[in-house]
Amino acid sequence: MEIQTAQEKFIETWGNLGSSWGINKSVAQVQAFLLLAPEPVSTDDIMERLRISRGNTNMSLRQLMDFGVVYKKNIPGERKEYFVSEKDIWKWAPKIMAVRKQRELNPILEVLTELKEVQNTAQTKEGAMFVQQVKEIEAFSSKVSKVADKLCSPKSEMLRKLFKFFV
Amino acid sequence: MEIQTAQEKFIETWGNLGSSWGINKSVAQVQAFLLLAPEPVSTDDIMERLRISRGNTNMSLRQLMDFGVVYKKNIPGERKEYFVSEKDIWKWAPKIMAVRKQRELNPILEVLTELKEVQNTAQTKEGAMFVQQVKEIEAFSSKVSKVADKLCSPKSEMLRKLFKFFV
DNA sequence: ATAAACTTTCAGAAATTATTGAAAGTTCAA
DNA sequence: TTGAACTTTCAATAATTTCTGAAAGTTTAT
Repeated sequence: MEIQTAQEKFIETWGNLGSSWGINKSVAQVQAFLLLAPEPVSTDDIMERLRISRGNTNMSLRQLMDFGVVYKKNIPGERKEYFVSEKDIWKWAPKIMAVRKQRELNPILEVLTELKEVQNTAQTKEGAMFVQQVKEIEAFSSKVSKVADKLCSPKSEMLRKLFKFFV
Repeated sequence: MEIQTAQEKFIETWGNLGSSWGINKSVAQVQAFLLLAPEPVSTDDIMERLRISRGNTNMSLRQLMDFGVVYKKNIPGERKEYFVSEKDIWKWAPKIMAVRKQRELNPILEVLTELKEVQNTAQTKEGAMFVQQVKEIEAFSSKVSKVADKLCSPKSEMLRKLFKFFV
């Protein structure tokens, strides 16, 4: 297989993976392209290669910078902005997880904590089940949250330890 | 807070969590409703409570049964079908993860394995970066895959061990 | 065999999400 | 201060996903 073809297959596959786990397809594809780029890349390079608009490219790059996995890179003498991605998966994967966890799991944990205070004053079966389920789910989610924080914390060796321990 | 209100808040919150991590909102809400239900529940009960159509209800229940977290429950003397959910989060959470991992991560792993075979015959920088990145991502993903399999395998105590170990 | 009770399907409608591209904004050299 | 080069925004449009509801299918009692 040609490198060119292989790159395209990789980029497409990465886009699909993103889609099914809640990352916008273009965002995932831009990251894939940057991962494979040996040199800093401009907005126009991305537009051309992925055939997406300037707006979409800009938004995708911004999201990746928000995740902290892509940086601006100035090239001396060039007016244009260039971008590079963090290339070490041990660094970028935890960063993406950490941001998503904070954005999408933490708010739910807050609600659960609030709902845990609800009392079954009327002594109904519904009330009993509610109290039990919320307690159970809150406890479980808190543990997941704590594990995620440890695994995703910067320069933590926890991820490597996890792999050593479980594989 | 009234139990009724609290239930609604829980159901809504659960729907939102689902949405942001790739589970259809209705599916997540149906599960939430079933989790809180002390008795088996009919399609009509779900339609009424969540204000969704028969078709949507049926499809959501099917997905939950595919995940293996909801079962049909016959009530003697009743013609209608009733449904109950697995109530133990230590059982249902790993089941959902296992199915999703198989559906959405395994195919990507296959592609990565295939792309790992690509050679940098032209000796370009692009080729070198491609080979390096694919190798790195494949290795990382394989580990994630193996950890996920252990954590999600039925009646495995790995999840509890993980929590003990890391929290 | 019939019909009532119930479940499933699926084409179209609705809602949501992603994308475009042109206009507005910014920066900088001259 | 001007305008060329570049970036960002955002209203409109497109694409995708979800949802509806009526029709078709199935099961069961008589």
